[in-house]
Amino acid sequence: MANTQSRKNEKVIPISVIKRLPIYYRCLVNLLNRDMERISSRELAEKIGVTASQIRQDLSHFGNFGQRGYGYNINDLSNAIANILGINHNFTMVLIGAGNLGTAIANYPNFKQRGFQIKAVFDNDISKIGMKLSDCTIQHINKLEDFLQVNNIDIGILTIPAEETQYFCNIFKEYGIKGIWNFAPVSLNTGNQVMVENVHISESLMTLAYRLKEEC
Amino acid sequence: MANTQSRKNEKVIPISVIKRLPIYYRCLVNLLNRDMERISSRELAEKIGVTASQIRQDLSHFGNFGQRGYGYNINDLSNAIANILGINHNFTMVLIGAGNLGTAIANYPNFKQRGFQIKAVFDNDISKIGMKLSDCTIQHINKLEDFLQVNNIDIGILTIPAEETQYFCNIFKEYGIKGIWNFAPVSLNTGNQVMVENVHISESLMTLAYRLKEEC
DNA sequence: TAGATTGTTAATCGATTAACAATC
DNA sequence: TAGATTGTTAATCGATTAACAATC
Repeated sequence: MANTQSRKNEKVIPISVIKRLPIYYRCLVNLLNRDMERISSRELAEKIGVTASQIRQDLSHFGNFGQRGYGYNINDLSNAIANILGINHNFTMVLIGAGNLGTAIANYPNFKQRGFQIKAVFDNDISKIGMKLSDCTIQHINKLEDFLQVNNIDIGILTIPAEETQYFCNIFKEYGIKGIWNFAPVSLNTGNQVMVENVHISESLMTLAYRLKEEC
Repeated sequence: MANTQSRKNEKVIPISVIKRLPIYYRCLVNLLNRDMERISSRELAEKIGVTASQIRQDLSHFGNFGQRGYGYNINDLSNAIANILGINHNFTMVLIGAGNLGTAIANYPNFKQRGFQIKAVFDNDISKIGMKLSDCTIQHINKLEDFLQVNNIDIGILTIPAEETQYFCNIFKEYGIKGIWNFAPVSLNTGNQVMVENVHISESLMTLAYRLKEEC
């Protein structure tokens, strides 16, 4: 009973909490870049637009990172959150679809430095084969299975049309890929063996449209 | 009191409900394309991965779209949801940033046919000025204010580096733009006069990383 | 009519906020 | 020490699920 409060072991963390951690993290990194050292939950909450209570409650799921009367050391807290999230953990990825969206993702500057490495890029467009994208040479999609056979890949990124996603989803599952980062507007059926994280751009626009409808 | 149940007037609709409507809509359009006519809340729920209760509860915020003993007419319901969301309402948009992400968005096939029209594209890269993107000729960013002065624009799309977003956010506000669709990893400060819808790609990847950490 | 399925109310569950003792 | 701020518990709020009368 003594120090129960410092270990929330076993308890499943709500996904709503997890989704706020990257927001805290981004803000803390910003502050760090401006050479700030400490921040209270109240100040951080104000910057982000949540309540101080929520920040303290969220962090308490993982441990005690603050100091009463002082607040949080920004460097320590950002490192702690990075560890919780698995940033710097080194994930290997393959990208399927070297279109504009795939290119944008492959060139996103922060991913590589945070341990997300794209190991190979595939496309079905013959005219793109052999071209460079980020550090990779674009390969024909029919080389994918050979590649997965001999390389240990954690995450598959899908930036292809909706119709083709389920096919690659199945291949990913077959070769033991653990997570799919899906940009196509479909609900993938993975049988829960593979984690799917969706970025549904068009759903986001529709949500905005709803909120604007009265005014436009 | 008589027919109160058919009008949930005045009551604010939770955003969690709104965010599910595009998912229902996409599924219904798929079914429609496969020439299906009717569906029950139970069947729809199964396809999407929610409870039938939730679908009925969600829809009840907006009216009675089903028929007891029958279910929902797919065509009617998808049209109803489109109306609720404001799809086909015709929104005018400007795109700031003609990089890979901006290009991907401008070329997204479904937006135009659903009433989201990009009226102009701006970039600060001289080498891109004059090139075509979708239906637009890319203009230099210093033409933006003149353009907004004489054109009625509903939505500003930001696909530019984080540092520059607040500047354009302010310009948008000044010229009466109602909504910002922001792809940069920042929290924009709009003073709540302008609706902001964020697509935070890197936060999505971090959330996936967390869920994979134990397994990888 | 009998069976099916809605729309809605009530019950449950979970997430957020408030409050405060602990303590730096 | 006195002031500040955490970590945590309890209270509130909101969202989801279950249940069922209404009715097609």
